[in-house]
Parts: sequence; C-alpha cells; structure tokens
Amino acid sequence: MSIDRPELGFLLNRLLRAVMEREQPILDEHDLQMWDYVIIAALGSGPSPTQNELAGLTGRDKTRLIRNLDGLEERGLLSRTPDPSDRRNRIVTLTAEGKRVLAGCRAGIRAMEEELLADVDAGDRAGFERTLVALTRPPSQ
Amino acid sequence: MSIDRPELGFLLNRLLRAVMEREQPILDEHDLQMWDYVIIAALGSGPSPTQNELAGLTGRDKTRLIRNLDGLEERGLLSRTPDPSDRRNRIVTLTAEGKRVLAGCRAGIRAMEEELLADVDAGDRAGFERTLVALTRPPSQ
DNA sequence: TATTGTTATACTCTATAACTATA
DNA sequence: TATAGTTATAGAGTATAACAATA
Repeated sequence: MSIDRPELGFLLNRLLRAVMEREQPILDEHDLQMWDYVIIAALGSGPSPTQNELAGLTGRDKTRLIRNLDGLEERGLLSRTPDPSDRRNRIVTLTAEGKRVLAGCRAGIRAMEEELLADVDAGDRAGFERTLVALTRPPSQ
Repeated sequence: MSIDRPELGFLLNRLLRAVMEREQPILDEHDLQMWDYVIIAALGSGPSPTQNELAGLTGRDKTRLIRNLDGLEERGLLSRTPDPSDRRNRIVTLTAEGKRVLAGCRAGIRAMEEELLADVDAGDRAGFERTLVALTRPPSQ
C-alpha cells in the first residue's frame, strides 16, 4: 500500500513548519505577519468579500480578523467600504499598493518553493503536488 | 517546473488540519490529547530519552512537557526513573500499558491514512510519500 | 428578531524567569 | 558555576459574550 514512513501528521507538521520558517524573512521584508499575508492572499484570489466571508476564507475568527484589517487599512494595503445592498456588510478590497505588496510576496515565496523542491525527482514532485491538491479539495461525493 | 497550484503553505496547512481532525476521534478513544500522543509516539520510536531530550524530540517546551508527563505517568502509561549515571536526569520509558495504547492509536491512524489516500493514484501517492519524507529530512550537506 | 461589525471580558496557551537538586 | 527538572509569574493568543447599526 505504502512505503514505510512516519505518520502523515508528523511529516506534514515538520514540513509546514519548515515552509513557514522560510517564508518568514520574505514576509518580514514587507512588514507583514503571517495572518496579514493569509488575508491579503485571500483577497487577491477572488471577488472582494465581506469581512464575514473573509473570516471563512482565511479560517481566522471574525473578531480577531478586525485587528489585522485595521492595521492593513491604515497602511493603505486594503480598504473597507459599506455594501450598498446591505449596509451591515463591509466589503474588503486590496488597494493598488496592496496588490503590489502581494505580488512581491508571491514572487519571493514561489522562488523559495522552487529552491525547496529543487532536489526532488520531477516525477515524485508531480505526484506530490497532485496529491496535495487532491487531498485539500473537499470530497466531491 | 510545477503544476499551477496554490502555495505550499496553504496546501500543507489545510491538509494537516484535515489529518488532525481525523485523528481526534482516534485519540479521544484512548483519552489522549494531541501532545500526549506526540510524546508517547516519540517514546515508542527509539531508546528511552531524558525529559530534556524528549522535549527536543517532540518540539514541546520542557516546562510544558511536565504536565503531560505527570498525567501520563499517573495513568500508568509511562514511568520516570532517575538516571543512575547522572541523577539530575530522569529517564522516561513507556510501560507495557503505554505500549499497548500507542499500538492501538497507531493502528487506528494507519487505517485512517489508508482511507484518506484511498482515491489517490498509486504513482502519485508514491511520489507524495517519497517527497514528504525527503523534505522532512534535514539537508545532508 | 436576526445578522454584521465591533468591543470587552475571561480563559488558555506560551515564554521567561526563578527555585531545588545534583554535578 | 552549570545543568535537569520543577514551579510560578507575566505576556500573548484565543474564545465567548455583549453592544450598536442595519436588515
């Protein structure tokens, strides 16, 4: 069935920590904390959500999301505007500067990932990436 | 270089959470918290360490390790005995009951992993597992 | 009445610094 | 003096509940 290996939890935990460690200096360059990056990355990957929707997209509690949004808005990386169709909602959108910072982070992270995967056999890497994507997609059922 | 996919941090985070969620009921059956399991799993994978070494093996701070060891020792899953060659050290060892509980968890987790990976192409799965192992091994250099 | 965004409170987890016993 | 284990204290992170505005 499987090669003899440690448990998935062990392996995934170690690898995620290694990846996060390598991302830290990239985020530091842009004065972003990990949650800040998760938030702007989510904003750069689809239509502008409400804060509630953004909480769901990022997995961050809506009450703790606010602090991050306050900071990012103050720095001019995003804006919050009332939804005309339901004024309880606030629509969150990346500014041009926010998009620029996001693009910079993404470039650095993509380069870091290439370096991390450089020594991996091309076929293994393809299987690794396809499996990762497949397992993180909710079961179709 | 790579298939078009979300960033590794995003994918690994999602998958790790999914795996942990599936492990929770297995650990619950044995009245273990995640850290308890990490600890007894580390104890079951090599020679009996000191508490300090165990902290390094598990990544848990040595001061917070103590609470877990207290509980696990009280339940008879492990024992702490002074090291005769240096009585400042306490050697941590799984008891027979501890080994039994560990074996039960491992069996449940292995079955859960098989279920999780059931629909993955065999070649992709092999590449996935080999890459995971390779990337979690510290660079040889 | 219900919901979004917000704030405040309490709780948990974590990090740091002391304390003891051994070396 | 230095280290392993332990305990206590302070700080950060998290969850819960309340509040104002809008529906």
